[in-house]
Amino acid sequence: MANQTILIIEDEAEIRRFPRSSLNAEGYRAVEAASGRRGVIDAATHKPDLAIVDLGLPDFGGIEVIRRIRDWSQMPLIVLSARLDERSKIDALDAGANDYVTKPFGIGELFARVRATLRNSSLPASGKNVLYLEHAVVDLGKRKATRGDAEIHLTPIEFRLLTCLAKQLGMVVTHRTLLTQVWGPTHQDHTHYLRIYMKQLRDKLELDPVRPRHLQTETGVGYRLVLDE
Amino acid sequence: MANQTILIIEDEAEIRRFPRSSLNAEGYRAVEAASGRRGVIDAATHKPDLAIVDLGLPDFGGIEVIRRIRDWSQMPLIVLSARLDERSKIDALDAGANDYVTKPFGIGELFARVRATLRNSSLPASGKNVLYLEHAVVDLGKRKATRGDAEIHLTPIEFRLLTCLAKQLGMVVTHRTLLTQVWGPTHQDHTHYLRIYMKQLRDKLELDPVRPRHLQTETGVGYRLVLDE
DNA sequence: CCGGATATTTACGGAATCTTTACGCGCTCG
DNA sequence: CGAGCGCGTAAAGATTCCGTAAATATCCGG
Repeated sequence: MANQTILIIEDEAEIRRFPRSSLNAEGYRAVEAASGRRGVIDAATHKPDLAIVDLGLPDFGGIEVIRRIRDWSQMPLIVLSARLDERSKIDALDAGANDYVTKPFGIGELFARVRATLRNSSLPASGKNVLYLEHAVVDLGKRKATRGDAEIHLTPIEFRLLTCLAKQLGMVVTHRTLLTQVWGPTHQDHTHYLRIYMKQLRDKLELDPVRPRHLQTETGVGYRLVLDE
Repeated sequence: MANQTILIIEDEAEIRRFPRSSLNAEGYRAVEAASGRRGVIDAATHKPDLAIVDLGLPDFGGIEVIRRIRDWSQMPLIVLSARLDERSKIDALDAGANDYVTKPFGIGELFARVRATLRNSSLPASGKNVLYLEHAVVDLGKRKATRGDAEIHLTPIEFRLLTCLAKQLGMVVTHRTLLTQVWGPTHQDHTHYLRIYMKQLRDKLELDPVRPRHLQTETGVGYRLVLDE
C-alpha cells in the first residue's frame, strides 16, 4: 500500500519523538517541522496527506498556521492543544481544523484520530446524502427520516442542525459554527438551544438517547456526528 | 374539458395566423404576443402549457426570451428559426428550448412537434405520469383525474401544483419552488395560496382530506407527494 | 353583456414549532 | 467540600404556520 505522508508541526522535540517513531512503525512516512513558518512551507512542498499542528508554536500561533494552509488546501488538519487552551482550541476548529487531541495524549488516541480523520476526508468530498444510523435512516435530500418501518418527523431546525453535523461527518463542529449556520450570526451565544435540539435529535434517532452513539458531545467545544463503518 | 393554452411569440402577424386558427381547430387555446418583451410577460400571466418562440424577434432575441422564461419555469418551449440561423438554433436549445421547427414549415409538422413536446415534457422527469393514489387516479399527460368511476375535474392551477409535486415524487418541494413554478416569480411570498389549493387537491383526491396520506405537509418548509409502494 | 367557473382576498381557530424558564447532575477548582 | 460551570432534562409560554370557510373579484365562453 502506498504509505501516506504525515506532517508534524511542533516545536518541542520530545513531543515530536513519540508520534514520529510510532507513525513510522505503522507504515506512515513522517515529516517534521519545528516552527509554524517552516510548517506552512513544508505543507506546500511535501503535500502531506494530513498534518498535525501544535497550537503553542513560538513564531505565529497554530491558528495562523491553519488559516494559511486552509487558504489553499483542504488537507486534513489535527490540532494538538494543552488542556487550558480551551479557547484557542475552539478558534482552531472554527478556522478549519478537522479534529483535536488534548495534551497530554496517549499515542493510541492520536492514532485513532489520525485514522478516523484520514478515512473521513477521503469520503466523497461533498458528503453523503443518506445517513445510516444504528437504528434509523435519514435521507437529507428527500428530507425524510425512517426508524424501522415508521417515519419520524424532523422539524426544520432539527433538520438544519443535523445537516450541519453531516457536512462535517466525524469531525467536531463548534457551538459557534452550529449556531451561526442554524440560527444566524446573531445567536452565537445561545448554546442552550443546542442542548435542547440535540436532545430531540437523540430522542428521535438514537437507540439509547441517554448514551448516544452517533450524536456525541464534545464538552466545551461542540458536537460531532459519527456513523459506523 | 381542460383544453390547453399555447402562447405564440412572433412579430410577423401573417406567420401567427396559421398556427393560431389551426390550433383553435384542434382544441387548443392560442394566445399571441407580438414582441419578446410581451411574450415574457404573457408567459408569466397566462401560464401557457407550451410556448412557441420565433428566434428573430425585434426587441431582444428569442434566445433571451427563452432564458428569461427558463429562469422560473420549465414550460415546454418550441423555437421557430429560419434555415440560416443554424448557430442560434443551437444556442436556443442550449438555453433550454425543447425543440425547434425550421421556417418555412408545414402546419402539420408544427403540430406534430407540439404534440410530441407536450407529451414528453408532461412526464415527470424521473417517473410516471400516471399517479395512482389510494382512491383516485390522475393522468398528468391526459390531464384527467378519476375517482372510482366518476371523473373529477382539476382546475389549471390545481393541475400545475400537482405536477410540480409529482416531478419530485417523495421529496419535499419548498413553498418557494412551488410558488415560482405555479404562480411565477412575483408571488414567492403568497404561501397562503398553497394552503388553499392544497386543501382543494386533498378534498378531491384524498380519501380522508383531514388526514392526508399522499399530499403531506412539511411545516415551515413545503409539501410532498407520496404514493404507495 | 351575462352567467358560471376559476382565482384572489379576507377572517379566524387550532396545531406545530420555537423560545423561554426552571431544576438536577457531575465535574473541576479553589 | 462548596461554588460555579457546562450539560441534559422537562415543561410551560409565545409565536409562527397551517387548515378551513366564505366572500369578493376576475376571467372566459356564449
